[in-house]
Amino acid sequence: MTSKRDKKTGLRGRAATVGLDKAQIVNAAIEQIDQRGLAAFSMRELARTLGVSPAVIYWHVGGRQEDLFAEVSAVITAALADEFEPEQSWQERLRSVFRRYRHLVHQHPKVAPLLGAQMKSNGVANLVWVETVLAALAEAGFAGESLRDAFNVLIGGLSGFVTMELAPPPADDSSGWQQTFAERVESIDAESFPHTHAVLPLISNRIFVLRWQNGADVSYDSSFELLLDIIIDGLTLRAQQQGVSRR
Amino acid sequence: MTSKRDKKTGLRGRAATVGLDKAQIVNAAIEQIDQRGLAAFSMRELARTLGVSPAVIYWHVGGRQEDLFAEVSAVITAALADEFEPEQSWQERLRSVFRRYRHLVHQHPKVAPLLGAQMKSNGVANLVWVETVLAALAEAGFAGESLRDAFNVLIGGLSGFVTMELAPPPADDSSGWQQTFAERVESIDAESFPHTHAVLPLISNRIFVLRWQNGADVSYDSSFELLLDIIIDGLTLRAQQQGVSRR
DNA sequence: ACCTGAACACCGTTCAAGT
DNA sequence: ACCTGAACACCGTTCAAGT
Repeated sequence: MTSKRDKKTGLRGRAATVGLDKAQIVNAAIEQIDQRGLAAFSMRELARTLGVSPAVIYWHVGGRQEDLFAEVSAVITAALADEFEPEQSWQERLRSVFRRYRHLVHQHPKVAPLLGAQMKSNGVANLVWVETVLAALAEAGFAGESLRDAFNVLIGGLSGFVTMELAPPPADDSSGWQQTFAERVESIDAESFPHTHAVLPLISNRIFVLRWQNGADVSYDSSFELLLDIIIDGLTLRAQQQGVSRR
Repeated sequence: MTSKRDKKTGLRGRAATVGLDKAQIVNAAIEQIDQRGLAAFSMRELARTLGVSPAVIYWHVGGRQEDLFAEVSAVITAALADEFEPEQSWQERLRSVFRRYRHLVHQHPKVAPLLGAQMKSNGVANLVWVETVLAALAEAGFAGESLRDAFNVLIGGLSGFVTMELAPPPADDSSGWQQTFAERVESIDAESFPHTHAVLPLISNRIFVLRWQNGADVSYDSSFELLLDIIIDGLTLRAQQQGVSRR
């Protein structure tokens, strides 16, 4: 039965009945990370769910796990290349593109560490994205070293925020870290840490260091919007100063 | 010979001659990460360099690798608890504490992903740090939800920046990714990406997405300082507005 | 209390061989 | 061209047993 020829490909045997390609592998990998998290991801497990020998992943995708992760990042950030309405000001275009970035990562929160904490993934070089940001900044009047700094402020500050926001909790919390930590936060000493204690009900599990759930469970929308406002306003101010100080 | 009693501890046998404790294990782990990187870190390798059975690490440090990583993070960020000169304004105190944070992480750049992309590590809860930031923001006039957002803007934006800055390059770059990527950046098409191409010499390897080395090799000092300026200025402005709009 | 040794259930990656 | 199966050299974690 495996010796019959496949009508589409003309191949014989197992090779014909599998017909896997890179896109399917990458999509299956995303699904697996979405479900079990990055720490639990495994090449062998992926091969198992695809019903295939582990070696085929290496054949299709390249020699290392990092290659697969780079593909995963590329697929998830691909929509950053979508068009913008051209009548928007440079400020509005920047706002849109970084809101869009955050939205995309939020659809796959467990992939966030790949984008934020691995160079081969965050440098997967969505050139359209880079061009969009650089064009907006050039229009604002940035050039030379100040353009470089402005770009890094945007990516470092805003993508960095999203990375922190979605930092994953312990993989298998059988030891009850979340519960233990929650209790520890609730019982912070009023005399040693008066300001912290005073605002405990408002900040508990809702600020970055004293929390046991991440941005997938607790909203950081208003904090992100504030950072976005502050950065865009700050760049607007400095773009003007810069325009004045040059010739 | 192993049956002689140890004079200090009174223990007999191997137990007496080893005398390991948690601090030594954590320090050895930091050293190992500093040298080989986080991706190459291994509990068994750590046990090997300590000349000890793998099980002793679990005995001293807790049941999981994440527990050890949390200890590593705690040791590295411990100096955030150092005192400040009290005559500084809230702005200067915030500047100092985040410059200090960045400085500490830069001394162990390969540990950065632990602080930025793992909740159990970044939430190791240096309470003195949190208190310092909250006290400064309270003095500025922030309260309630705006206090929460201001705190998250600072940690998310600035610690997030440091995480992105120090995102590690591929572990074992035997396939020459760095070289390949560098060439790809150099040959970016002028017609498709005019703004990017125009500033290539200034941005190549020096902005976040189009780079093949991280902040341990290439300085992002001026970009970080700009972000710090923008955030502090933005918070100063909003603290005033907030003071006006309430009662 | 502190440590060893062995065991269990996995990994990532490579490679010859098959169709 | 695409896939299998087996092999190599590792892992993290647990547990009974030793001193």
